[in-house]
Amino acid sequence: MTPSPTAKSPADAASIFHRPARTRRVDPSLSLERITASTVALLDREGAAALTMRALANELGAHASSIYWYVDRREDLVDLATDFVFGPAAGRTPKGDWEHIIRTTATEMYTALTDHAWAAEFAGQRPLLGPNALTLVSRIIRALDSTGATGKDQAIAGTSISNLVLGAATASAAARHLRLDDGESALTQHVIAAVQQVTEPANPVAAWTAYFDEGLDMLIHGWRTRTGIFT
Amino acid sequence: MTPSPTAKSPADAASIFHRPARTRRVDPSLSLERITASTVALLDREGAAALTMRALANELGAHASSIYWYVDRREDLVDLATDFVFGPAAGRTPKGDWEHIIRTTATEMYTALTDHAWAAEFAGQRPLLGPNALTLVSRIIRALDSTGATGKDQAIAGTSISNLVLGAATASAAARHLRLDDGESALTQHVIAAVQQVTEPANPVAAWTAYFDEGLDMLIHGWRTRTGIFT
DNA sequence: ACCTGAACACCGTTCAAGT
DNA sequence: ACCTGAACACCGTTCAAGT
Repeated sequence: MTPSPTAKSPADAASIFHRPARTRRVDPSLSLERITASTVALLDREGAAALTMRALANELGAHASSIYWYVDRREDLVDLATDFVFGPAAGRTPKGDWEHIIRTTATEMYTALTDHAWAAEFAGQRPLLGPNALTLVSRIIRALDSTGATGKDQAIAGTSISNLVLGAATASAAARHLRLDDGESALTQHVIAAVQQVTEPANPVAAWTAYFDEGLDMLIHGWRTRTGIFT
Repeated sequence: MTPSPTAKSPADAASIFHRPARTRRVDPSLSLERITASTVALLDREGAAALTMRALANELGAHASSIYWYVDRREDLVDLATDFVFGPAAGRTPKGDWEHIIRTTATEMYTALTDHAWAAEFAGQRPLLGPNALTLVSRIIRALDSTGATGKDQAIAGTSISNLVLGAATASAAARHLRLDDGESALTQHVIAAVQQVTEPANPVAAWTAYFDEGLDMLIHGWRTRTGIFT
């Protein structure tokens, strides 16, 4: 295991986005792009637990060991697939005032993570550090910067918004995992009773989704109060 | 198959004094409590990936298959261990006004999840629905209820606070996973540069932790504005 | 350069059998 | 009731060998 010549610390090799790309040949049957697309397809179709090297190889019409010519480990596949789902949002460029840009971008991130629940499932194991994720995060930071807030206040808002997105998506993914979105199940009823939220809403998963916007709202309002920015 | 020294001949069964003792074990060597404690110890010591049935069995001085008499599957161990770390917080009863109760409880949940990073790692796969977790969540809901806010506003605040806790803990766990807390690594530097946060803070992981309180602050301020509650 | 096939050292889980 | 031991059907990853 020889570290790349540019690696300054052992941590550098831990992310595929920071390892040098391999040189390509003319007619390889596999490619990082094909592998990424198949990984996403497999995850979307069968969920996080179904991502095995052998299942992916089968999807690609290749042998499991062939995949290792393109990636170093299974985790790389997760990183590639996760960043892939942020692609469409990263490709768009929202116009408007800073608040609109923040709302739009945060919501797009949240939507990507809930449309592909496996991505939220992996979020505790793999940070969202792919190029598309970084594009979205820095878009939010730039919007915050345009308000004239201090660097510290920008950092506070940026991390809090990012944490809210991640937490909402994570909770939604976990709930789906237990089929908590089945409002009729005894487990769901038990949870509802336990938190004494019997009347409203009837379905906690629906609530988590519905209330993401409201949570973002509260966060932005609180930040305005804190910074005194009411543009 | 060597006969043990206590092996009985057929004649022994003729006398009650020589029949084997009652089958119910007075002192079973395993128990859910022991299994839970060992699971937590193993996870704390070696991390989420180290939790295998065989490793746990080794920790317990038993065979892996024995664990299945107490739990149905490996996921049950994760659920038990995760709820266990909420035990101390659930055992305490914070006194004070609603805001203090909410701050204390949310912070205790966040601390439990970051002190045991594996718990945050699993949060996307297993919802936090153990008795201790539900105790803490309903404590927050009750505090919100005491403000006289509508059921909907309570639900919004409750889910948003819970989402912030979960997201902050998840981001922290994922960052640790990539050793992003090594502020010197090129990966960390690259991320900092990418989000154009070069000056402050120097270390994003430290920031996530430090800014949890501030995020909670913003959320509560925003909720006050929304509901008009300024008690 | 790319890909295969076999092999290694693991997994979670089941189940007949023992006590 | 509780625990063992062996077995099954998998895993991720490595590596010599092929093209």
